[in-house]
Amino acid sequence: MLQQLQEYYKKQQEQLHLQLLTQQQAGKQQPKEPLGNKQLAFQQQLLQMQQLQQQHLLNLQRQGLVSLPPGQGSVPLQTLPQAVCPSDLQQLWKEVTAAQPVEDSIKQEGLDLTTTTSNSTSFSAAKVSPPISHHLLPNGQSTMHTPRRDSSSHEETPGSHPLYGHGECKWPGCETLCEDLGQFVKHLNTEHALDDRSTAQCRVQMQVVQQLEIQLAKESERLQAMMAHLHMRPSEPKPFSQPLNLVSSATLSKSTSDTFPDGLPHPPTSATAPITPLRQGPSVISSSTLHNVGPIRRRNSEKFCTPISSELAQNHEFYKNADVRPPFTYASLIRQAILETPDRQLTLNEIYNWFTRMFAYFRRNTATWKNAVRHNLSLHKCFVRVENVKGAVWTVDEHEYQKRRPPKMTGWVLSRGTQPRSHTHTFPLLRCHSLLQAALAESSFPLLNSPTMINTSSASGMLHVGHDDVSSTVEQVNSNGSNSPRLSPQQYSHPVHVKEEPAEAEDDSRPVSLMATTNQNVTIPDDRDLEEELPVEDLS
DNA sequence: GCGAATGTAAACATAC
DNA sequence: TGTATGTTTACATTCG
Repeated sequence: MLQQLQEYYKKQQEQLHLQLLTQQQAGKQQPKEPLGNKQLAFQQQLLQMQQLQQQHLLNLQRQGLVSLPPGQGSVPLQTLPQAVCPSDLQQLWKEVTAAQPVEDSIKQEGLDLTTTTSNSTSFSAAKVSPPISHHLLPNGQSTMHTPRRDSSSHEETPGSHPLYGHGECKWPGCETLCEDLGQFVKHLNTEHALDDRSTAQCRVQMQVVQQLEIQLAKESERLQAMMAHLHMRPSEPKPFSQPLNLVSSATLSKSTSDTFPDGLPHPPTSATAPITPLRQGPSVISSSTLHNVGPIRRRNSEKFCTPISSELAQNHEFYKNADVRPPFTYASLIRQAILETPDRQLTLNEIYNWFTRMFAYFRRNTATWKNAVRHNLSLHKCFVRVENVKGAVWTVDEHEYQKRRPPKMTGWVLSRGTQPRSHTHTFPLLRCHSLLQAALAESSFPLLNSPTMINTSSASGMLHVGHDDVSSTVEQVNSNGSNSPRLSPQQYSHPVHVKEEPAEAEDDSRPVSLMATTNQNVTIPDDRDLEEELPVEDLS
C-alpha cells in the first residue's frame, strides 16, 4: 500500500516537475514577474503534493501500517519527496527571488533563508495572509523579524546566533563545537553555506514544520467537531491566558480558518513577550515552544495536572525529537521514568538515560538537569533509594508522592481522595463534561495533537485530563497490579537495604515493602473504580 | 507579603 | 585522582 502510494505520488510529482520545466522554458519568453509567479504556483503545487503524501504516510503511520525507525520522529523524514532536488530548488529560489528584491539572501553570518523560506513555507497562505514575520530556521527555531526577540531565550542575547548555543552549532545534525561566536560564524559560512546540502536540510526542516502545522490544523478541526458534538463552546471568552499560544488561535477559534483559508494555523507573527511552556504541550507549535530554554518554573503537570503518562505516550516522538522542554516537573518525570519500568525502580544512570532517551531537550545541558534530577531524588521523600546487589536503585513511594500534591484540584481529583466512593459513581458524563471544560479553559489541551488518544480512547483521554497521577495509577493497576508479576525489591532473593530515613509513624511500612506501598496506594480503589465504571478502552 | 513548590547552582561527602 | 552518586544548602521564581 505504501509502495503504491509512493509510486502514485512519484508519478504526480514527475508530472508536476515536467510542467514546471515546461513552464520554465516557456517563461523565458515571458516577462519575469509572471514567470516567478507561475513558478511559485508550481512550486506550491509541488509542495502541496508533498504535503499530501506526508499526510497519507502519517495517517498510515498512525494506523500502524508504517513504522518509523527510531530517530526519525513523527514526521516521515525519510519519505520526504525528492521531486525538487536541492539544485532545482536552488534554481527555483534564485529565479523566484530574482523577481523580487531580496536583500542579502546570504548574509554575513551565513545563510539567510528568511525570504525564501517565507515563499516556500507559506504556500497559498502567502497569497492571503500578511507576510509572516516569523521564520523557522532549520533547527526548528524561529527567528522573529520583529525588532524584539524572545528574551527568555539565552540564545537571543546580543552577539549570539540562533543557530549557536552552548558552544556548539545547532544546525541539524551538526553539533560542531565552536569556541566562540566568531568561530561559529566561520563554521557556518564554511560548512553550511548555500549549497545543495544546506538547502536540502532547510527543506527537510520546513517540511517538519509544515507537517506539524498541518497536523495541528487537522486535529483542531477534529476537536471542533468533538466539541460541537458535545455542545461545548470553545470560543467562549476566557479560554487562554496566552495570547500567543497557537492553540488558542488555531485550535479553538473558528476564525482561524477564516483568517487563513489555507487551513494552516500560523504561528504568531510577533513575540513581544517571552512565553514559557507552562501551558504548552507539544500541540502548541509556537516559535517559542521550539526553542524555549532557560529557567522555567512551574510545569503544567503540577499546575494543570496534565496527564504526564498519557501525554508522554502520545507525544513521545515529539519530545524525543524536538528540542522542547517537557512541561513537567523533574519530580513528575523521574516518577514517570521509574513507573515505566517493569520493576518500578531505576538506577540514577537509568533515570538519566530515560531523560535523554525520551526528551531531546535533555540531551544537552546535562550537568544542569542531572544535578536537578539528583537534587529532586534526594529532596523529595517520595523517591526512595533502595540498595540491592546491583547497586542503588530509586523507587517511588506513591503515597508520599500523592501527599506532596497540593489538594486544590476539582472534580474527580478531589473526590479521589476525599469523597466517598459513591461519588465516583456519578462521575462519567457530567464530570467528564465539566472536567473537559475546565481543562479547555485552563490549559492548552495537550491532547489536541494526540490522534491516538482522540481516536482510540478519547473518553479515557479526556478523563485523564485532570490528573497525571490518576492516569499513572490506573496504568499501574493495569500493568502491574493485576497481571504482571513484577519483581519488587522484597522479591529479590538478597536482602534489601533501604536508606534509613527518619521513619514516619504513619507510613512506616515503606522500608518493608516499597512496592506494596506503591501499588497498594490508598487511592487505587477509586482509580480502579473509575477504570471499571468508565468506558475506558485504552488502558491496557 | 507569605509559604509552598520548583528550578538552578554549588559545595561537600562518599564510593568506586 | 577523577568520576559518579548522593546530600544539603542557598537563592530565585512562580503561584495560590
